[in-house]
Amino acid sequence: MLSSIIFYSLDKAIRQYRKLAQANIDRAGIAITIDQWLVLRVIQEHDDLTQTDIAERVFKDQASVARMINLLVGRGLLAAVPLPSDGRRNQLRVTDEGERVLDAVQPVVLSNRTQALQGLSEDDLGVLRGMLERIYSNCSAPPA
Amino acid sequence: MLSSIIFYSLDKAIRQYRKLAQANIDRAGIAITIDQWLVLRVIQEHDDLTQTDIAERVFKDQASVARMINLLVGRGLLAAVPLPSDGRRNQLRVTDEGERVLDAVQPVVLSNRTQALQGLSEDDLGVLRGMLERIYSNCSAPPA
DNA sequence: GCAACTTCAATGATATATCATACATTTATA
DNA sequence: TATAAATGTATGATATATCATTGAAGTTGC
Repeated sequence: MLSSIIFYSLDKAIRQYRKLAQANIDRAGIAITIDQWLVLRVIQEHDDLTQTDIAERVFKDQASVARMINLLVGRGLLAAVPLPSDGRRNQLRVTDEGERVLDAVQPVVLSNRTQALQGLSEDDLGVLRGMLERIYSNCSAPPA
Repeated sequence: MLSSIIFYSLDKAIRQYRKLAQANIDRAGIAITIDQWLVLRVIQEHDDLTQTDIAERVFKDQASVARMINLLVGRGLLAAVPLPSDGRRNQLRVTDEGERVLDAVQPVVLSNRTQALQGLSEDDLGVLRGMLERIYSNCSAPPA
Protein backbone atom coordinates (compact mmCIF):
# COMPACT_ATOMS: atom_id res chain seq x y z
CA MET A 1 0.00 0.00 0.00
CA LEU A 2 1.38 3.32 -1.03
CA SER A 3 0.46 5.06 2.18
CA SER A 4 2.87 2.80 3.98
CA ILE A 5 5.81 4.19 2.10
CA ILE A 6 4.82 7.72 1.33
CA PHE A 7 6.41 9.11 4.46
CA TYR A 8 9.49 7.12 3.78
CA SER A 9 9.72 8.69 0.32
CA LEU A 10 9.07 12.09 1.78
CA ASP A 11 11.79 11.70 4.32
CA LYS A 12 14.16 10.26 1.77
CA ALA A 13 13.64 13.12 -0.67
CA ILE A 14 14.09 15.89 1.84
CA ARG A 15 17.13 14.28 3.41
CA GLN A 16 18.80 13.74 0.08
CA TYR A 17 18.07 17.31 -0.89
CA ARG A 18 19.60 18.53 2.33
CA LYS A 19 22.67 16.45 1.72
CA LEU A 20 23.06 17.81 -1.77
CA ALA A 21 22.50 21.36 -0.62
CA GLN A 22 24.94 21.12 2.25
CA ALA A 23 27.56 19.42 0.11
CA ASN A 24 27.36 22.16 -2.49
CA ILE A 25 27.55 24.90 0.10
CA ASP A 26 30.58 23.21 1.63
CA ARG A 27 32.12 22.76 -1.78
CA ALA A 28 31.70 26.46 -2.43
CA GLY A 29 33.83 27.04 0.66
CA ILE A 30 31.04 28.69 2.63
CA ALA A 31 31.01 27.88 6.32
CA ILE A 32 27.33 27.76 7.17
CA THR A 33 24.70 25.10 7.59
CA ILE A 34 21.42 25.18 5.72
CA ASP A 35 19.50 25.75 8.91
CA GLN A 36 21.74 28.61 9.94
CA TRP A 37 21.35 30.05 6.46
CA LEU A 38 17.60 29.85 6.71
CA VAL A 39 17.51 31.62 10.06
CA LEU A 40 19.86 34.29 8.79
CA ARG A 41 17.69 34.86 5.76
CA VAL A 42 14.54 35.18 7.80
CA ILE A 43 16.23 37.79 9.98
CA GLN A 44 17.50 39.61 6.93
CA GLU A 45 14.00 39.88 5.57
CA HIS A 46 12.35 40.77 8.87
CA ASP A 47 14.52 42.33 11.50
CA ASP A 48 11.74 42.76 14.03
CA LEU A 49 10.82 39.16 14.77
CA THR A 50 10.99 37.50 18.15
CA GLN A 51 12.75 34.17 18.48
CA THR A 52 9.36 32.55 18.65
CA ASP A 53 8.34 34.20 15.38
CA ILE A 54 11.52 33.05 13.73
CA ALA A 55 11.06 29.55 15.09
CA GLU A 56 7.59 29.41 13.59
CA ARG A 57 8.87 30.44 10.19
CA VAL A 58 11.72 27.96 10.08
CA PHE A 59 9.61 25.24 11.63
CA LYS A 60 11.73 24.75 14.64
CA ASP A 61 11.57 25.23 18.34
CA GLN A 62 12.24 28.53 20.11
CA ALA A 63 15.02 26.90 22.09
CA SER A 64 16.72 25.73 18.93
CA VAL A 65 16.48 29.17 17.41
CA ALA A 66 17.89 30.78 20.56
CA ARG A 67 20.93 28.56 20.29
CA MET A 68 21.35 29.11 16.59
CA ILE A 69 21.20 32.86 17.08
CA ASN A 70 23.88 32.63 19.74
CA LEU A 71 25.99 30.68 17.33
CA LEU A 72 25.47 33.11 14.48
CA VAL A 73 26.30 36.03 16.73
CA GLY A 74 29.41 34.19 17.86
CA ARG A 75 30.44 33.72 14.27
CA GLY A 76 29.95 37.36 13.51
CA LEU A 77 27.18 36.81 10.98
CA LEU A 78 24.55 38.35 13.18
CA ALA A 79 24.55 41.32 15.53
CA ALA A 80 22.31 41.55 18.58
CA VAL A 81 21.90 44.82 20.42
CA PRO A 82 19.47 45.29 23.32
CA LEU A 83 16.20 46.82 22.26
CA PRO A 84 15.40 49.95 24.31
CA SER A 85 11.68 49.49 23.82
CA ASP A 86 11.65 45.99 25.30
CA GLY A 87 14.16 44.88 27.89
CA ARG A 88 13.66 41.22 27.07
CA ARG A 89 14.59 41.46 23.44
CA ASN A 90 17.55 42.17 21.23
CA GLN A 91 17.52 43.89 17.90
CA LEU A 92 18.88 41.34 15.47
CA ARG A 93 20.65 42.44 12.35
CA VAL A 94 22.65 40.58 9.73
CA THR A 95 26.21 41.90 9.75
CA ASP A 96 28.18 42.80 6.64
CA GLU A 97 29.94 39.50 6.94
CA GLY A 98 26.55 37.84 7.22
CA GLU A 99 25.39 39.61 4.08
CA ARG A 100 28.47 38.39 2.25
CA VAL A 101 27.71 34.84 3.26
CA LEU A 102 24.08 35.15 2.20
CA ASP A 103 25.14 36.56 -1.16
CA ALA A 104 27.61 33.75 -1.63
CA VAL A 105 25.05 31.09 -0.78
CA GLN A 106 22.30 32.44 -3.01
CA PRO A 107 23.57 31.08 -6.37
CA VAL A 108 24.34 27.73 -4.78
CA VAL A 109 20.79 27.46 -3.50
CA LEU A 110 19.40 28.29 -6.91
CA SER A 111 21.51 25.72 -8.66
CA ASN A 112 20.61 23.13 -6.03
CA ARG A 113 16.95 23.71 -6.70
CA THR A 114 17.42 23.48 -10.41
CA GLN A 115 19.21 20.20 -10.06
CA ALA A 116 16.77 18.77 -7.56
CA LEU A 117 13.70 19.64 -9.59
CA GLN A 118 14.92 18.54 -13.00
CA GLY A 119 12.14 16.95 -14.99
CA LEU A 120 9.37 18.47 -12.90
CA SER A 121 7.24 21.09 -14.60
CA GLU A 122 5.71 24.10 -12.92
CA ASP A 123 2.41 22.23 -13.07
CA ASP A 124 3.96 19.23 -11.38
CA LEU A 125 5.31 21.45 -8.66
CA GLY A 126 1.90 23.01 -8.17
CA VAL A 127 0.37 19.60 -7.71
CA LEU A 128 3.16 18.51 -5.42
CA ARG A 129 2.84 21.59 -3.30
CA GLY A 130 -0.91 21.17 -3.06
CA MET A 131 -0.55 17.64 -1.79
CA LEU A 132 2.12 18.62 0.71
CA GLU A 133 -0.02 21.42 2.04
CA ARG A 134 -2.90 19.00 2.31
CA ILE A 135 -0.81 16.60 4.36
CA TYR A 136 0.31 19.47 6.51
CA SER A 137 -3.20 20.62 7.27
CA ASN A 138 -4.39 17.06 7.82
CA CYS A 139 -1.68 16.68 10.42
CA SER A 140 -2.48 19.99 12.04
CA ALA A 141 -6.13 19.25 12.70
CA PRO A 142 -7.30 17.16 15.63
CA PRO A 143 -8.16 13.59 14.61
CA ALA A 144 -11.58 13.19 13.02
CA MET B 1 8.32 30.78 -8.24
CA LEU B 2 7.12 27.48 -6.91
CA SER B 3 10.55 25.94 -6.77
CA SER B 4 11.48 28.48 -4.15
CA ILE B 5 8.94 27.13 -1.73
CA ILE B 6 8.67 23.50 -2.60
CA PHE B 7 11.34 22.47 -0.14
CA TYR B 8 9.75 24.57 2.48
CA SER B 9 6.45 22.77 1.91
CA LEU B 10 8.23 19.46 1.95
CA ASP B 11 9.92 20.21 5.21
CA LYS B 12 6.73 21.57 6.69
CA ALA B 13 4.71 18.52 5.76
CA ILE B 14 7.15 15.99 7.09
CA ARG B 15 7.74 17.89 10.30
CA GLN B 16 4.07 18.24 10.99
CA TYR B 17 3.55 14.59 10.30
CA ARG B 18 6.30 13.73 12.72
CA LYS B 19 4.76 15.93 15.35
CA LEU B 20 1.38 14.32 14.90
CA ALA B 21 2.84 10.85 14.94
CA GLN B 22 4.92 11.44 18.03
CA ALA B 23 2.06 13.13 19.85
CA ASN B 24 -0.23 10.18 19.18
CA ILE B 25 2.38 7.68 20.27
CA ASP B 26 2.93 9.65 23.46
CA ARG B 27 -0.79 9.94 24.00
CA ALA B 28 -1.08 6.17 23.73
CA GLY B 29 1.34 5.97 26.62
CA ILE B 30 4.08 4.31 24.59
CA ALA B 31 7.59 5.40 25.48
CA ILE B 32 9.39 5.37 22.16
CA THR B 33 10.35 7.90 19.54
CA ILE B 34 9.46 7.48 15.90
CA ASP B 35 13.07 7.03 14.96
CA GLN B 36 13.62 4.42 17.60
CA TRP B 37 10.48 2.69 16.42
CA LEU B 38 11.72 2.69 12.87
CA VAL B 39 15.08 1.19 13.81
CA LEU B 40 13.38 -1.42 15.95
CA ARG B 41 11.09 -2.36 13.11
CA VAL B 42 13.92 -2.70 10.64
CA ILE B 43 15.70 -5.02 13.05
CA GLN B 44 12.54 -6.99 13.61
CA GLU B 45 12.20 -7.58 9.90
CA HIS B 46 15.85 -8.31 9.25
CA ASP B 47 17.88 -9.52 12.15
CA ASP B 48 21.09 -9.91 10.20
CA LEU B 49 21.86 -6.33 9.24
CA THR B 50 24.96 -4.40 10.15
CA GLN B 51 24.61 -0.95 11.65
CA THR B 52 25.57 0.47 8.31
CA ASP B 53 22.80 -1.50 6.60
CA ILE B 54 20.29 -0.29 9.14
CA ALA B 55 21.52 3.27 8.78
CA GLU B 56 21.01 3.07 5.05
CA ARG B 57 17.47 1.89 5.45
CA VAL B 58 16.42 4.49 7.96
CA PHE B 59 18.32 7.20 6.14
CA LYS B 60 20.63 8.03 8.94
CA ASP B 61 24.26 7.82 9.80
CA GLN B 62 25.97 4.72 11.16
CA ALA B 63 27.03 6.68 14.23
CA SER B 64 23.45 7.69 14.94
CA VAL B 65 22.27 4.15 14.58
CA ALA B 66 25.00 2.89 16.90
CA ARG B 67 23.78 5.25 19.58
CA MET B 68 20.15 4.43 19.04
CA ILE B 69 20.89 0.74 19.32
CA ASN B 70 22.72 1.33 22.58
CA LEU B 71 19.71 3.21 23.81
CA LEU B 72 17.25 0.53 22.74
CA VAL B 73 19.37 -2.14 24.39
CA GLY B 74 19.51 -0.02 27.52
CA ARG B 75 15.75 0.22 27.52
CA GLY B 76 15.38 -3.49 27.14
CA LEU B 77 13.66 -3.32 23.77
CA LEU B 78 16.56 -4.84 21.94
CA ALA B 79 19.00 -7.62 22.80
CA ALA B 80 22.54 -7.73 21.46
CA VAL B 81 24.60 -10.87 21.80
CA PRO B 82 28.06 -11.27 20.28
CA LEU B 83 28.00 -13.07 16.97
CA PRO B 84 30.34 -16.09 16.98
CA SER B 85 30.85 -15.91 13.24
CA ASP B 86 32.06 -12.31 13.34
CA GLY B 87 33.79 -10.84 16.34
CA ARG B 88 32.98 -7.29 15.32
CA ARG B 89 29.25 -7.74 15.30
CA ASN B 90 26.39 -8.45 17.62
CA GLN B 91 23.30 -10.41 16.85
CA LEU B 92 20.46 -7.96 17.34
CA ARG B 93 17.05 -9.21 18.29
CA VAL B 94 13.90 -7.45 19.37
CA THR B 95 13.04 -8.54 22.89
CA ASP B 96 9.59 -9.56 24.04
CA GLU B 97 9.20 -6.15 25.54
CA GLY B 98 10.27 -4.68 22.22
CA GLU B 99 7.68 -6.76 20.43
CA ARG B 100 5.01 -5.52 22.80
CA VAL B 101 5.97 -1.96 22.05
CA LEU B 102 5.94 -2.56 18.32
CA ASP B 103 2.52 -4.18 18.57
CA ALA B 104 1.23 -1.26 20.58
CA VAL B 105 2.58 1.30 18.13
CA GLN B 106 1.24 -0.38 15.01
CA PRO B 107 -2.39 0.78 15.21
CA VAL B 108 -1.26 4.28 16.11
CA VAL B 109 0.90 4.44 13.02
CA LEU B 110 -1.95 3.26 10.85
CA SER B 111 -4.35 5.81 12.20
CA ASN B 112 -1.72 8.54 11.82
CA ARG B 113 -1.35 7.69 8.17
CA THR B 114 -5.05 7.65 7.62
CA GLN B 115 -5.40 11.05 9.17
CA ALA B 116 -2.41 12.53 7.38
CA LEU B 117 -3.48 11.31 3.97
CA GLN B 118 -7.15 12.21 4.14
CA GLY B 119 -8.38 13.48 0.82
CA LEU B 120 -5.56 11.95 -1.16
CA SER B 121 -6.44 9.07 -3.45
CA GLU B 122 -4.22 6.12 -4.24
CA ASP B 123 -3.58 7.77 -7.60
CA ASP B 124 -2.57 10.99 -5.90
CA LEU B 125 -0.18 9.06 -3.70
CA GLY B 126 1.30 7.35 -6.73
CA VAL B 127 1.95 10.70 -8.35
CA LEU B 128 3.34 12.13 -5.13
CA ARG B 129 5.63 9.21 -4.63
CA GLY B 130 6.86 9.43 -8.21
CA MET B 131 7.78 13.06 -7.81
CA LEU B 132 9.50 12.45 -4.50
CA GLU B 133 11.53 9.64 -5.98
CA ARG B 134 12.43 11.90 -8.87
CA ILE B 135 13.68 14.58 -6.50
CA TYR B 136 15.60 11.95 -4.62
CA SER B 137 17.36 10.66 -7.70
CA ASN B 138 18.01 14.18 -8.97
CA CYS B 139 19.73 14.91 -5.70
CA SER B 140 21.71 11.70 -5.78
CA ALA B 141 23.27 12.27 -9.17
CA PRO B 142 26.28 14.50 -9.69
CA PRO B 143 25.32 17.94 -11.06
CA ALA B 144 24.72 18.01 -14.81
C1' DG C 1 50.50 -16.93 6.17
C1' DC C 2 51.10 -12.24 6.28
C1' DA C 3 50.63 -7.51 4.74
C1' DA C 4 47.27 -4.41 2.80
C1' DC C 5 42.80 -3.42 2.50
C1' DT C 6 38.10 -3.43 3.95
C1' DT C 7 34.42 -3.68 7.14
C1' DC C 8 32.17 -3.02 11.60
C1' DA C 9 31.28 -0.69 15.66
C1' DA C 10 32.33 2.80 19.14
C1' DT C 11 33.28 7.43 20.44
C1' DG C 12 34.89 12.46 20.74
C1' DA C 13 33.54 16.87 19.00
C1' DT C 14 30.16 19.88 17.55
C1' DA C 15 25.59 21.30 16.33
C1' DT C 16 20.77 20.48 16.69
C1' DA C 17 16.11 19.38 18.50
C1' DT C 18 12.81 19.33 22.06
C1' DC C 19 10.76 19.74 26.54
C1' DA C 20 10.47 21.77 30.71
C1' DT C 21 11.65 25.26 33.46
C1' DA C 22 13.47 29.61 35.07
C1' DC C 23 13.75 34.37 35.03
C1' DA C 24 12.97 38.96 33.55
C1' DT C 25 10.02 42.14 31.52
C1' DT C 26 5.58 43.64 29.67
C1' DT C 27 0.80 43.92 29.54
C1' DA C 28 -3.68 43.42 31.29
C1' DT C 29 -6.93 43.58 34.84
C1' DA C 30 -9.22 43.73 39.15
C1' DT D 1 -1.61 50.71 40.83
C1' DA D 2 -0.64 46.24 42.64
C1' DT D 3 -1.01 41.74 41.09
C1' DA D 4 -1.83 38.30 37.81
C1' DA D 5 -1.16 36.74 33.26
C1' DA D 6 1.40 36.70 29.20
C1' DT D 7 5.57 37.14 26.59
C1' DG D 8 10.57 36.76 25.42
C1' DT D 9 14.79 34.61 26.17
C1' DA D 10 18.00 31.38 28.19
C1' DT D 11 19.41 26.96 29.75
C1' DG D 12 19.60 22.08 31.84
C1' DA D 13 18.55 17.45 30.45
C1' DT D 14 18.17 14.16 27.05
C1' DA D 15 18.22 12.43 22.44
C1' DT D 16 19.85 13.00 17.73
C1' DA D 17 22.76 13.96 13.70
C1' DT D 18 27.05 14.03 11.44
C1' DC D 19 31.95 13.80 10.67
C1' DA D 20 36.20 12.06 11.61
C1' DT D 21 38.85 8.76 13.86
C1' DT D 22 40.06 4.73 16.23
C1' DG D 23 40.63 0.07 16.86
C1' DA D 24 39.33 -4.48 16.36
C1' DA D 25 38.27 -8.13 13.24
C1' DG D 26 37.66 -10.07 8.75
C1' DT D 27 39.20 -10.69 3.80
C1' DT D 28 42.28 -10.62 -0.13
C1' DG D 29 46.20 -11.07 -2.84
C1' DC D 30 50.45 -12.38 -3.24
